[in-house]
Amino acid sequence: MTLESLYERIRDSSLRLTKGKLAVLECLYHQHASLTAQEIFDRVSTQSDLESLDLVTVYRTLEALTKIGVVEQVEHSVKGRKFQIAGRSHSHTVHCIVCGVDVEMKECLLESIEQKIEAQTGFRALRHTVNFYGECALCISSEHEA
Amino acid sequence: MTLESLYERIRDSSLRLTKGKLAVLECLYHQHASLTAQEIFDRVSTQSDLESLDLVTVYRTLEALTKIGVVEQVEHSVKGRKFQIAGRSHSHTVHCIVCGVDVEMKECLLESIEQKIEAQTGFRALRHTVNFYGECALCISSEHEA
DNA sequence: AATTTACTGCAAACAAGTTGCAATTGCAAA
DNA sequence: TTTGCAATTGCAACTTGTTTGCAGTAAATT
Repeated sequence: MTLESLYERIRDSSLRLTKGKLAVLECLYHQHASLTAQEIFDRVSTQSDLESLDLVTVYRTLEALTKIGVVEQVEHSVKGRKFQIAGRSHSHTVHCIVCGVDVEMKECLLESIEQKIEAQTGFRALRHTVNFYGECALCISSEHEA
Repeated sequence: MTLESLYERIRDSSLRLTKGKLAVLECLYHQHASLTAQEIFDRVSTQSDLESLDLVTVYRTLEALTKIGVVEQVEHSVKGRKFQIAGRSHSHTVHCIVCGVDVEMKECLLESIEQKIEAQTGFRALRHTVNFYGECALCISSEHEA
């Protein structure tokens, strides 16, 4: 999926391809993990040539892009609502409740489960957000030291 | 797991078995689904003989009970943070983004996945919160009508 | 270039959850 | 059973994340 193809989809909608949208979209595109609105705001504010972009505008942009399916939202159990480019193959992270690290898994492990759910419930177009958390290997070993 | 055994665990901790804790605990115990702090507050306010209990107290009670492992928290992608008695066998719900219904699955489908994650990452004591959402059978069929 | 309509920043409102503090109350030891 | 202390409570104020109203600005379409 190219950045250009995303611009295309915006032009095809009733939305306008403004500097703000370009900055947010580019930020998300080059970031492979998901980001909070605040994180996007921070990155755009410092790294972009754009002089300034209100946090409110970031929220409204993300909402608009979500509505046309270019962006999707996931809930992180600790960091709250996060945003990412929609439809990219995704994996999941495991969060350490001791040190706070997020460890990425190689692949999404839930697709087979979604198929089960569709079969059992008649739901369609299933999506999911998952949070795994526990104690990471490092924290476990340093517990033994102490 | 009896309500009495939960009282026991509170007495064994440094916590006190106050009217507030009793009301919150009883509310969660008899409710098999998870509840938001506000929902617990509402139920306790109307259904309990307790004259009043501040919402802040509900939050603090839930925090304390979570700390000793009697209560656990899950994130609902739409309804936010929810609380439930910890350690009960749990299942998951699927949320319809059209009509808002939550359909309960018969069992938790993620235990095998947690084992995979532990093997791959060295994490221990894994827990998870999951949100599945899509369009329920009813909403799909009414779309065809319209 | 003119027109239309989306977009923007700003200030203010809002909701969920947290904190400080003084008053209260379990509960355990005397 | 009374006493003392730490846990608990209610209240008000605060923080953080997010939304809304509004008036001015700027894309896209003609």
